[in-house]
Amino acid sequence: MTTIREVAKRADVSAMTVSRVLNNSAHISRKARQRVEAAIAELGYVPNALARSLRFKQTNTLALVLTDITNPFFTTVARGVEDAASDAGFNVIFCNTDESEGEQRENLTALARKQVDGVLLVPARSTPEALVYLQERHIPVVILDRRIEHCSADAVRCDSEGGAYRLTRLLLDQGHRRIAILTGSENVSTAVDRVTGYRRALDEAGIAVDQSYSNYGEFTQASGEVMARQALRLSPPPTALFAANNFIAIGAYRALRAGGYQIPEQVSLVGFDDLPPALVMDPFLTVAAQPAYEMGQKATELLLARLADPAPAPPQELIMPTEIIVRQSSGPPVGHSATKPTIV
Amino acid sequence: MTTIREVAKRADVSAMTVSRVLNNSAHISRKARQRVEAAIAELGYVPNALARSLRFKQTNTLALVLTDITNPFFTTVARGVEDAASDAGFNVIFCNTDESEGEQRENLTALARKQVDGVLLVPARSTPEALVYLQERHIPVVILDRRIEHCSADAVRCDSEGGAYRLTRLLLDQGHRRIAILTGSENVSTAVDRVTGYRRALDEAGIAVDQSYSNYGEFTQASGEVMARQALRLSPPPTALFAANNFIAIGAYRALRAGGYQIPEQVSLVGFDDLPPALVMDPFLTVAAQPAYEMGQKATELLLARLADPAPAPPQELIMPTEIIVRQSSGPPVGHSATKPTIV
DNA sequence: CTGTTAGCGCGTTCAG
DNA sequence: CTGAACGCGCTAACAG
Repeated sequence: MTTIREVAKRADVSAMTVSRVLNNSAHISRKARQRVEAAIAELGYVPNALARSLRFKQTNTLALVLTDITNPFFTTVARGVEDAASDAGFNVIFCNTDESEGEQRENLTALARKQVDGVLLVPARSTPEALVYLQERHIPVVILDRRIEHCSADAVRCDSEGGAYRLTRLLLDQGHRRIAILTGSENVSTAVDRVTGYRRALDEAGIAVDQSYSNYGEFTQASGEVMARQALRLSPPPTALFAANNFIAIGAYRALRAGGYQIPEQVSLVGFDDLPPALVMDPFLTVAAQPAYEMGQKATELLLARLADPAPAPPQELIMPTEIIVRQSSGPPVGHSATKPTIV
Repeated sequence: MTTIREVAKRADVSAMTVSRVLNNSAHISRKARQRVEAAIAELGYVPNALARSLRFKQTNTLALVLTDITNPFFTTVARGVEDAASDAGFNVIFCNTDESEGEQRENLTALARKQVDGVLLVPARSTPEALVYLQERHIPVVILDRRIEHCSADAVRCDSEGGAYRLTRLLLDQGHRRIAILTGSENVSTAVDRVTGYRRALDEAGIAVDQSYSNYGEFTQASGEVMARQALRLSPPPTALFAANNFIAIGAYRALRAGGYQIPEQVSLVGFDDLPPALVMDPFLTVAAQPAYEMGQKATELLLARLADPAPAPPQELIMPTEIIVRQSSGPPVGHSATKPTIV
């Protein structure tokens, strides 16, 4: 490893002069500058950001802690984060927690040690420990995608409740009366909020909420399959399934196909989270789509703004709208013709 | 920020004692250890990894430089990388280059400054500059997915040529004689290698290679659409399209559907790269699938092994096999019944 | 078992 | 315009 002093020796100046050349600070004589630049090139010198960070207490590194980068929603969020960070000269460390509080904790301590300037956190749980941990250590954080209970922090997420409400409303307007929801863990705010929105729509429509139509599981394809099968065994069976995330939707779709159900003729299927257009051959699923890329981008911009101006300011919550995209997987139930749909 | 010295003061010992407690080095008296641990807990002390890294010249951080995390192939690779790194106590910084040499260079210099311990590189081009840059600075690197010309380095990739050969062979065995390939940029080794394999299969079958059946473009959905349209306008038109990556396959599929072609009755479509099962509702596309997760994992293990034992050793190339998965998108061309397929 | 000294690479402060 | 000294937080080496 070549250090600033070696460059200095080679250019026959002091280390300080080299430093000044590197940072364009103060005035340097033409000759000195040229010699320094030559030495840097010859030695392939690269300044050590560790030493720099140690002095300035700034690493120009952010962290993105999410549950699973493999979920295309988070992949897209990640891309938004990386682009925004990159534009500002920051790098991003990313960590998967797989919804595990243990992994989340391990990741956060490692990140704290590494002195990341800020954290974008998709909390594994809606409990506040993770957030508290970061706040106690004065590490700026933006909560992404999910809510945390009883606490205030900068946050960027979608209106899960509203999106679920509108999606349910769409089904109701098409004539469905028995709608089952397949959602994630009760510990995850998006899973819960989507049920809340779904129930509000049912309430408004004067439909008694049947608890057995609310299925809690995991945000995975396998869980979606299981929950769909369970829901279809109920009597009377639902005429529509509401999958609370993309993986669940795909699992439910598989279960429906395996069970020989026609979609949407026999059972309608709607989902939360769209799949990116580049990834899907036939857009088919009716969904509430979240602006994943923008969420990552905005969250990062918010975080960077906090770093730039650490003056205490009230926490900011950015709640982004979902977009209802109607496709072929939903339609009126057997024997019903759709009522005029509400604008969604 | 609380430092080791503050902990020391509070525990009424020296900084060194605190350090020893933290690292379980040497023997510490019960009392001292307890006081130190109490002080650490009270202060919420977190050791500064920057300072540690500055001394040890090791950051426990790797970098993953790829073209686009949004491509599910790379997403899966990334997950494999992160899992393997995480198991070994490493974090990973990820960077997108979008196939741009400029972005790639910027990323690499930033990473060099940050003293990452190693880099997993999906080179934007098959030219060696990026690799040379890293090697000159003695930064261990594993080349992922793509080849770089005229140089030797640790590498993990798939047998693109062989996979393409077998996929083409499959089409030939089904009776196709006019097969067009839609591939990426000529600067990208995987794009080229897949054409090579395709041509080898044609050669072996005694079919004259028609240059106009080889289309170079980009590894994007849009480019796939354009190339498919072009290919279908040829006369005589191909009876099968070979998409050299997943995005191209989806673009080609769209073009075929838009053009009213039946798949596979009128035109067969095969692709390179499978989509992860959790992301696809109806697996339909016949593909050469690469073990993306394992590639990321193995590459990371190889990199970590180099870090653990820096003794110079001959570069190691891990060429992983592709798996041909036959689905409904391919079949014999009109008027042909398939010949007995070769084992693939 | 514990403390002191010194230095990792860099940049600010203060003299030349 | 340039250089010397100091310290960011941590720990190896060497006392005690």
